[in-house]
Amino acid sequence: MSAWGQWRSVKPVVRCPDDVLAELLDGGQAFRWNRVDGVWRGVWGNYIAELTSQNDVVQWRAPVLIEDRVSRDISTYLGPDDVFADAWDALPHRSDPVLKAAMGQWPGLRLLRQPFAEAVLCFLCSSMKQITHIKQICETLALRFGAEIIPGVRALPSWSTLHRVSEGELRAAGLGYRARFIHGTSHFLAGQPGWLDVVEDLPYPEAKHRLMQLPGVGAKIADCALLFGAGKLEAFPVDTWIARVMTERYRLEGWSLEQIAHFGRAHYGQYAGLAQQYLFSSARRA
DNA sequence: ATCCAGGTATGCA
DNA sequence: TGCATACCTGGA
Repeated sequence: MSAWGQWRSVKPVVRCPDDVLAELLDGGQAFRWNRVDGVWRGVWGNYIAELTSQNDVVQWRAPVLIEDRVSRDISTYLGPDDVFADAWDALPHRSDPVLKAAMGQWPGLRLLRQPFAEAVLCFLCSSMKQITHIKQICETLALRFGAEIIPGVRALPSWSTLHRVSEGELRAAGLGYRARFIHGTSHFLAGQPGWLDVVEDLPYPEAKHRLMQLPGVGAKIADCALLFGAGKLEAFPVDTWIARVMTERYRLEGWSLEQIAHFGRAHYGQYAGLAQQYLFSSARRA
C-alpha cells in the first residue's frame, strides 16, 4: 500500500461510536470494508479510505495519490449528521417503543450512499448468502475483473466490463446460480447505455419497477440497491431477518413478505428504509 | 457430515 | 393470486 495522508475529521461531521461505525461499514450495507490494524479500510467506486472513530467523531485518511478525490466525496458516501438529522427526528420513535429501542441501540447509524451500479452488483451477489461470503465474492470480482485504483487495490468491475466476462468465468468466481443473473443483467445494460443513471433519478416506485426488469432483481434486491445506492430512503427491503424481527415485535404472524413491506412503509413513513436499518441491526445482534 | 444462508424465477393449483 | 421448488457454493 502506498503512502497514506493525514488523519482528519470527516466534514461535515459524521458522529457515531466505534461499534456503530462497525455496524455501518460491515453490517451488510456494503461489502468491501475490513479491519486492518485496528482501523476500517474500505473501497467504494474508485475511492479507498481508512476510517476510525475518535470520541465518537469519524476520522478518515486516504492514499496520497487519491486523497483529493476522497476528500471531496467521502461525506457524500457516509452521509453527514446534518443530512440525517431530519430523518432521525421524523421517524416515529416517540410513539413506537420497538423503533425507539432499536435506535437507542445504534446511535448515529445511517445509510451509506454507494455508487448505484455497484450496489446493484453487490446485492445481485447477495441472495441466499451470508455477509462473509458476499464479501468474499465481491473481493474475487474486484481482483479478477476490476480496474486498479492504486497499486494492489482494485475497484469492483463496471457493468460494461462484466458484459465481456463469460458466465462460466463468473461461476468460477464463486457466484453459483447468480452468475446467470449477472451475465443477463450485464447484457441488458449493455444494450441500454445510461439506463441505470436514468433509473437512479426516478421517483422510488418507478425506479423499483424498472429495476425489477433486470434478471435476478426482485423486490428485495431492488429495494437494497435503491436504499444503499440511490438515496431512496422510503425503500424498505424485507429479507429473512427483517421478516423475522417485524413478525415478532409487531405481531405480524401470517403476513407475507410483501405485506410486511407495505406495513413498514405505511408505519415508518418516508424514511422507512432508515428504520429498517435499525431493525435489521438490532435483529442481527439480538 | 448435513444443513442452511440478507432471494428470484418458474410451475402448478 | 398464492404456495412449493430448484438453483450454486461454502461455512458452521
